[in-house]
Amino acid sequence: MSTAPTKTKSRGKGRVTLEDIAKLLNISAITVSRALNSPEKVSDKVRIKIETAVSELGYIPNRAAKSLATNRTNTIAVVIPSISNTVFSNVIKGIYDVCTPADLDVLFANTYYSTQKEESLIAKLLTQHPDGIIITGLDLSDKSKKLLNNAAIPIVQIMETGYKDPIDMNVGISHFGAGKMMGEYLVARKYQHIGFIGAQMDFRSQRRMSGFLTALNNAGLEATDYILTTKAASSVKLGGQLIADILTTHPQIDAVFCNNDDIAYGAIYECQRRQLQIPQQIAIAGFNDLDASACINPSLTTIKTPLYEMGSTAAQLLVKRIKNQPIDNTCIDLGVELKARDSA
Amino acid sequence: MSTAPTKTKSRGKGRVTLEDIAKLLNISAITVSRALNSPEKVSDKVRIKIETAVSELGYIPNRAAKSLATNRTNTIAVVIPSISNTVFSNVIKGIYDVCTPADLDVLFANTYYSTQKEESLIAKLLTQHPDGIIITGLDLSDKSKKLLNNAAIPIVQIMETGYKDPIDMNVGISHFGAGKMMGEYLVARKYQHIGFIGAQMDFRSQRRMSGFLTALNNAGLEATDYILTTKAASSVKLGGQLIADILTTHPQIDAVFCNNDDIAYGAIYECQRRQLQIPQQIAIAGFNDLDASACINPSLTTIKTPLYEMGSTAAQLLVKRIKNQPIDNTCIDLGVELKARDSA
DNA sequence: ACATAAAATGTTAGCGCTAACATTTGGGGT
DNA sequence: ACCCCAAATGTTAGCGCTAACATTTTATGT
Repeated sequence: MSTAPTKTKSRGKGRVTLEDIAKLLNISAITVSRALNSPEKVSDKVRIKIETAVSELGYIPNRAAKSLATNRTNTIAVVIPSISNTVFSNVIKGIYDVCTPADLDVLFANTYYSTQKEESLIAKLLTQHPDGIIITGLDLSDKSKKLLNNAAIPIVQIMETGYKDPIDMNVGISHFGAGKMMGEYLVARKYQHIGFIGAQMDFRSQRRMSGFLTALNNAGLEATDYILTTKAASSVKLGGQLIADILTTHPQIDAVFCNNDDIAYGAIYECQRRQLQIPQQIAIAGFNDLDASACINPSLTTIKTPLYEMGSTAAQLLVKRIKNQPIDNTCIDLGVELKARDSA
Repeated sequence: MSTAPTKTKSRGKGRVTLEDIAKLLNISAITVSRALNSPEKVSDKVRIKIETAVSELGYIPNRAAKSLATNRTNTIAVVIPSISNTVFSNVIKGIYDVCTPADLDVLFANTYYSTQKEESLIAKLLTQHPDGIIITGLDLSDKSKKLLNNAAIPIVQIMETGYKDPIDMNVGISHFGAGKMMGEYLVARKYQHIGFIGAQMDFRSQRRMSGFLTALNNAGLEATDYILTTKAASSVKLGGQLIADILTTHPQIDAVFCNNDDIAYGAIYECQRRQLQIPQQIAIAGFNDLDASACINPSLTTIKTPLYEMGSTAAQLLVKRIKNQPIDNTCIDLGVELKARDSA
């Protein structure tokens, strides 16, 4: 009845194994393994025979078996709040671009901005015994920290730095500093009623706001009235709603710092609809300097964050540690840059 | 000298194993395994002892060993052109939201829109022996197809459908149909000189253009003069450049279909800078209906594509096949919707 | 031709887990 | 007290690969 090849092996889907190749060529499995993993240790004659057989039989190595035997997985885990956020797509690209040539697989997990999910996710990720882990933020629960410490693998915490000591390594920027920078810029521009709108108010957004308010306070401005934030997910649409709301309650506002560029785009569009001149009647500033920020009208004054570099630098640190190479600095602040454009 | 716990085992990082827990409690490893994987098979008394020990010792199961023993990985692989593209972030979210509750890990690979990379990536992914695979597009090289067929796992091809037969399952939309739909809409609106600009002209973009041109031809319009495309990566900035270029060479153009919303945003911004009234002097249309498209001024006429649904539906098909559940339709067209807004 | 090192290949065992079967234990029912 | 069956637990072996050591083959110098 069946046309499927009947194997004598009790379990297994009948995939081609090293053993199969070895038997076919009348050599031992370890020679086949060596031909594939360290070809210089095998004579050319045998190596070529093996390579031919491998390609003819369509042999595909089994990573699980390799991992079990070597106690290495060639995988790193990445824990981020949201994969569908443009900010993190850039970070991820940086991670990929470093890991791919280093032959490291990347496993992602989304926390959806939930500390609780973070714990279970970390536990689940560790199940894969990754060779290293990249995790967003410095605020980890004690349980998460314990899990990570027990894993005894290199860890890089990314996105922010300076706020508290990392578990292991750290690559990021100072969000407090970045917020303060923008606050000081708007103060220097003589705006009188400076507001703040923000969505997805995670720890880093809160610190940006905190730095921002510090700058206003230092300048003797009372800013606490002009704050409107939500924990809801950030979007362009929400930016429009937030600015609409804050302008309704506080029409005197003449400048707004948006906690990210998406919110700022929405704010700009809404102001346009209300025929408000930017920046003459109201100034708008953003955060991150996404691709579109230089193109929108008016071009957006924002803070450029090294998203791609945070990912690539973190991945480089991991690769070095995995390869036991020396690392001179395990705590890296990549800095930010204020892009003064037309909107503020 | 050393404070590290010296294990008798020759290899291994000294992680806690099932065996360790079993020895501690004077029971067998398989009972511990059962307590964790099918608790109903173990008496409450023993189960509770095990659970306590597991949590105290910080035991984390080893997936590699489990995979090797069960010949299942609980992992699916996803092959997409680019992870940093907003379009795919939405698709990915759909995949995640289905796979996470089904306890399936997701492994990503980027082809960067290169067929050649696709082949090596597929080979590398199969190394992990995923339980299923989601792959972008219907155009796969013979080598890729052979690899996938040999793997003997469920496969879902996503993003497009109808163009050619899938290897296994298929979830997507008709890009030709979507392009034609937009062409017919602009024709019905009596535009006379209708152009097309596009970046990242992959297979699907080409088919959108093809459908679009078919609609124009059917209406007796000559469109081939008003086409400007590039293989360069799509971006808002590039949208501005493309429309600038095509308006320089063909100032008579009165409507432009952009191959995606990013390009359309850039085109809108550039037209604003040139003081061109949209849609009075020039109409702009996009593709995908990203979040911002309803907010931008003027709001963008575009084609809404079921990005999230393509991801979630594909993942659902995979989950069903992995669990051997019946599937009624293995080839699903999710359809598109033309969002007529102010820009065209 | 022969000793000797180096290169190539092989043997054995075990990584941590679970499938399949084997055995023991614990409740009823009479 | 006895049997019977089901529930609970254990034993054995093997998934596919590679580390570590063992052995064979080949090249090199004299």
